[in-house]
Amino acid sequence: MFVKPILTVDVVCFTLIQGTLHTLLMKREKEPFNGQLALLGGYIHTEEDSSTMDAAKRVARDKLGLEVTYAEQLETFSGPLRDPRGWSASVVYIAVVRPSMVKETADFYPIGTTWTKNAEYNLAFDHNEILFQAVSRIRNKSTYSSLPLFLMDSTFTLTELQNVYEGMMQSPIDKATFRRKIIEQGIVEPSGEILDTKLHRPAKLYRATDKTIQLFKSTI
Amino acid sequence: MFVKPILTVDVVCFTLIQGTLHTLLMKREKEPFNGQLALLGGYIHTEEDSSTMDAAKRVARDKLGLEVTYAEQLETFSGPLRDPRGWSASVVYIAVVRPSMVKETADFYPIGTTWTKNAEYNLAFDHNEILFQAVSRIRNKSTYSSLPLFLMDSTFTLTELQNVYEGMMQSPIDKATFRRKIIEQGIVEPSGEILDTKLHRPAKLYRATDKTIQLFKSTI
DNA sequence: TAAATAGTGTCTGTCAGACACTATCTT
DNA sequence: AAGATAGTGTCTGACAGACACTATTTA
Repeated sequence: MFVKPILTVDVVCFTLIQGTLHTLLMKREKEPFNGQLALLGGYIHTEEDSSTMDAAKRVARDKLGLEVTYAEQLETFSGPLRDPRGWSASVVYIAVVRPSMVKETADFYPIGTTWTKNAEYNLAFDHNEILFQAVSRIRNKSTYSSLPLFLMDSTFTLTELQNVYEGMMQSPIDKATFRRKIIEQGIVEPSGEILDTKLHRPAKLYRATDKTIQLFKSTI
Repeated sequence: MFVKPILTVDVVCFTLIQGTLHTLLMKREKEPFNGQLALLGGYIHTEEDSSTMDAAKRVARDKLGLEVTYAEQLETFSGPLRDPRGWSASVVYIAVVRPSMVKETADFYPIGTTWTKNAEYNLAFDHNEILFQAVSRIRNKSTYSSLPLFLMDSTFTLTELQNVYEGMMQSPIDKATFRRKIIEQGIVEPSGEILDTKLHRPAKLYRATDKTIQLFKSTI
């Protein structure tokens, strides 16, 4: 029989703060890389986790006290050198949490517009590379993917939704085009309510359709 | 400390036989699932593999005697039930081998046009699900992705290349559109040679460009 | 009416697919 | 010339982005 590699999960946890993409980083409190910033991570608990996705959500819940609203597998990173403790593999998940649920923003670090492979933060393990890939994936998602929906509260105006898309993609979107695409894709529907700011013309409120919620459920 | 999960790699190995997509399946010769068909798989060898990609290529080489020409990570499948031996995770790779290198076609099984989730072959473990995902991925790759190039010999005519694309995608492509797209994407270039069948107008031979070969190298 | 944001109608450049056309070879 | 495949020119419908327009509210 062979030496079993170490298997962990890491979570790249994104949210939007003041319209800017932020990611969660924790200062490590033990070796290796003690004191250095790192992604959220942990071991699989074989007695309680029914999948690596499950483990990732548990890790986020335990260390952060937050339910993630969406998670998807990014990729599995592996090799003999990435962890000094030995040959390891880490299944990495991209997760998003609603800005409105984040109470403590101290551990969220901004992802600049000019994000490059050259590490902005000097992260432990191979987490610079992982974060780079995660940001690329999230930015390159098709312009009108439903991912940004998981950053919204239960109802929202189309203008609010557009702002979130623009925050994620880091590029302005034409209002008319945005609305046409979002509506025709059927990922949102009017809730029937109206948001009246008493300042100008009130906006219709929308919510994610069942179709989109299914996508969410399937990631649980 | 926790019980370490089992970590394996599985390889979904595709090739084209008579214009039809085929995948490699092996009859298992030990428990669990003795005698049943399964994907190619194996354990990580921590002394010799420098990544799970490496392990996947080694597995293909050892069990098949074939160098794969391209491999990419599909996804990691995990859970307590998928392997009766215990909580396991498998990093799954999609690989392709050149048809011209396959001597023994007996272990390659056709992927029908009407491929659905309903298992055509009754595979061991969760390999039905894995194969389904792999076929979906390969079929849904953008129509003009460079993946089919890795099924070609070193030089080829554009008509041959188009046939391979059509075999993978299972749908006819317009000749003029195909040529324009392929050329403008810069993934192939004329080799300068000519293929003369002595039957009709000879065709120019092409080869993959450096750009594409880099993509291949980066997967090693 | 002015200010502000919500929401829409329409033009245009781009591009993939359709398809007919030309080109070059053998017999 | 006929037959066969290689390779190209051109039209068109769909559609994303640009942008100006209308709509609805408060003050």
